[in-house]
Amino acid sequence: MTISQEIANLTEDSGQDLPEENVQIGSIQGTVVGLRYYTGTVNRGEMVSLVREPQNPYDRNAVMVANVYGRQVGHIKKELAAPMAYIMDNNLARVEGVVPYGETNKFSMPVNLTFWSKEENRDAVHNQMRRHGFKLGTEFKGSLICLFALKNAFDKLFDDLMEDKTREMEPAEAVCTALLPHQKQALSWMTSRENSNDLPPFWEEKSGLYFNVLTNFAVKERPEKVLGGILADDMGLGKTLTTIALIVSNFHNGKPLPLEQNILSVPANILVLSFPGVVFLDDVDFAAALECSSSQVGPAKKSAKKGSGHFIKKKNSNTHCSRSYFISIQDQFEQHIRADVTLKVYLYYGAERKRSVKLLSEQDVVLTTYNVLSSDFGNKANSPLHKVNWLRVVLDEGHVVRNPNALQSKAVLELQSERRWILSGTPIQNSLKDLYMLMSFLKLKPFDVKEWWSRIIQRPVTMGDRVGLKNLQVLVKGITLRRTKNSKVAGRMLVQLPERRVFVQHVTLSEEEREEYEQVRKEGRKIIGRYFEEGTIMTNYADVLAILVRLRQYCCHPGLVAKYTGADDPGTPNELREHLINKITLVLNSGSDEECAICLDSLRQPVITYCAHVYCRPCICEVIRSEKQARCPLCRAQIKTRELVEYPGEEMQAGAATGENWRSSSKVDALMSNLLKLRQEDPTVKSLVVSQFTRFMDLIEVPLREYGFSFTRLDGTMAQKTRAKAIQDFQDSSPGNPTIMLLSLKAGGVGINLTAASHVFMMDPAWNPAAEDQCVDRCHRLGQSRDVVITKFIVKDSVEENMVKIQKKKQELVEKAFGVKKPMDLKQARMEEIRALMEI
DNA sequence: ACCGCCGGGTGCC
DNA sequence: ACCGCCGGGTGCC
Repeated sequence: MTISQEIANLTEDSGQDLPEENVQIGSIQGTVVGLRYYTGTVNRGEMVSLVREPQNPYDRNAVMVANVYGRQVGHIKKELAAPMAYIMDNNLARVEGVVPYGETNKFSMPVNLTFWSKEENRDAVHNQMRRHGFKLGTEFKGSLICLFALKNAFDKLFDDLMEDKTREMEPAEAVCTALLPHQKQALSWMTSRENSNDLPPFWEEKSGLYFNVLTNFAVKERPEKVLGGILADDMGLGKTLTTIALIVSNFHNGKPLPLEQNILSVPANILVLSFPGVVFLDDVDFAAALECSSSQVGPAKKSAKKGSGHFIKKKNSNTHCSRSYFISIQDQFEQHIRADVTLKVYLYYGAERKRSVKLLSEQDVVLTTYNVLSSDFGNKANSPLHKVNWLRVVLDEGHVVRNPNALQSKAVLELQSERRWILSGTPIQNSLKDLYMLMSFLKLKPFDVKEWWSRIIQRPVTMGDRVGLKNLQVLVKGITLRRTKNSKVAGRMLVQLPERRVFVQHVTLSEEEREEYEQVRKEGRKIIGRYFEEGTIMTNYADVLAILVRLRQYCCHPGLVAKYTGADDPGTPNELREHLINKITLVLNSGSDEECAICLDSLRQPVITYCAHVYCRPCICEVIRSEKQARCPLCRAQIKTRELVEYPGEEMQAGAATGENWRSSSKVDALMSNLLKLRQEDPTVKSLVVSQFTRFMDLIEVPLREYGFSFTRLDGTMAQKTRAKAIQDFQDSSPGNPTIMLLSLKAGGVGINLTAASHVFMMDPAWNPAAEDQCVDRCHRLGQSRDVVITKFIVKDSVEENMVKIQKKKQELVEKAFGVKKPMDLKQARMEEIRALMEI
């Protein structure tokens, strides 16, 4: 995701009041009057909210002032309220207040008002104020950080929130599955979140008062505890098991579920909300998540259920997916809880569900879906789930409720519960707004109210305010536990995966290949050397890339190399267009995973400029819009929006010679001898053969067929269905199924599971080492039972060796983190890379 | 509110 | 005095 998209997502909102997309257009000091008539108080520096009160019988312009807890403090003095009412009613601006001093005054107090709006409303707001004799000031402060650092920090927000959360807790005896260390840690943390008496984040006790350090709000009464939080572990770390362990280990009054049969005098029930839309059986990741890392899913569902027995037996065609989900959750309870323990589990689902508050209250665990909940909630009077005071509500796959305006979100927010949990593998999918919904659910005051969330967290963060970011970090840290498969516990991996060994196999070109290669290299060096001399390396970047691609292709197979279409001089506009399309196609198909020099992320909607540089369309359009005389960020040539040429899409390329005149290459030979040897040693071993060049994959198919290998293929051009079929075939270990998959480096999302493979052959080095790692992760992941062997073919004395050196350098750079790159630095880095590659 | 403002009482020095 | 001034009553919107 690009930064611009990230920011767009951060600021996007569905509602009318969009403080995040607004800028501060002015400020003024006003007066709050009528303090003595209201109970609401404020502290020095406390934020207040301003609420229009059009029905006020004394003044239809009335603007009420309320503190963070929503208690009325007073009114804005009427002279000022008059223009403010107009501005607020017409949505010309949002007005926010902070009381700078005078907080103990009896009758009135000052309030600093800031006006936030879209730039286009600036004049209207200023004029309206001026008409009433007020002049808005326009001096603002703020310590901002740059977008790169913001994005970086944002990306890291949920990284490894496990420090200080390494204390382990043994589950109750009722749990019969052994918990892994990281699951015991989660259990300990969750239990302490439920039982602790700590103040919620940002609250401090000061001389008998409770003080919110962000809003400066203080109360005598201890703020309500926030019991629960967000368990945001990666898929597959056993969130479900941990939650079941929590349910029985911290059952009631901080005591575990007793072993002996008993009737609980106090209903200690739990509502687990599930995500019904998941196509459970088809979603491998989800299945893996449910599997829990320590044990397998029982193959058959036991039909005799303990407890209430109110299970829906009727098959409902439309509910298959939810049912399989429930069955698996139910299985989990059965599987992880000792058979001699009685736990009443009720499935509140289906048309025949019993809408009895009494029945529900008597259960230990009630399972339902977001749909059922919101459909009950829609018929206001008849929502039994909303009439129960739950001990605990758990939102499974909690990130699915993130639009606070959706009915199901409202239904979730209205649930009464003592403790609240959100389970999610992706806590912030795209934006901070998602997090607002979660805060709302957790009742983490004052962030459960949109205004305070926006003012204190969302807007400051999106505007790059350091303090806002810090607050967000503290907030998330306080209530979230997240580990990834790569997290370490006391220096050991969280999840012990089989080993992963990397071998580099050096390939020596045949004399003939070497000769061809050297000739191309000499030519290339000459051209690039000239560009360096002329200082035009960047204006001819696409040509340079073309030369490099040709060299890399020679390393793989001479048949890959397309006819040279390099630096010919284009004449007519049509020829120029065609020329540019050739270039962008080349850049994108080069497998170099080109970054957009503006957002520094992978190219989205790639376009090429007349000066032959490729950017994301949104990024470069933004640049053109924001500058009068727009220039290319890489070469400073003048650019125009209408001169951007789009990438025409995957084009059928001239097929490589796969027919009669097929010939092998040193690299292909090396691969084949490996594959044959493997097959001889163990015919069940499966391999991934990875390349960045789909045409190389075409070429490799020939000897695979020749030697009678059964193989399948996965590349970016394949339709979703074909891909799924390819994966399924490959993963199936029955005889006759493919043992080799030809895989294009960037094919598919991260979710693809290819654990059937235990060998990976990287046919050509990638620019981006992370891409290689991700590719390997598709088989080296949960479910892999064998050690994974990775073989990287590198042609000796070639551009490939130089690429590996650059890879290493890049890796070091990444590890230093926060390597804030600017387009110009990037350019410099690119030039150095080219020098290194061509040995100039 | 130890203010401002209102409106009634009042009226040389 | 159709004023000024005094001092009591009063007080958000």
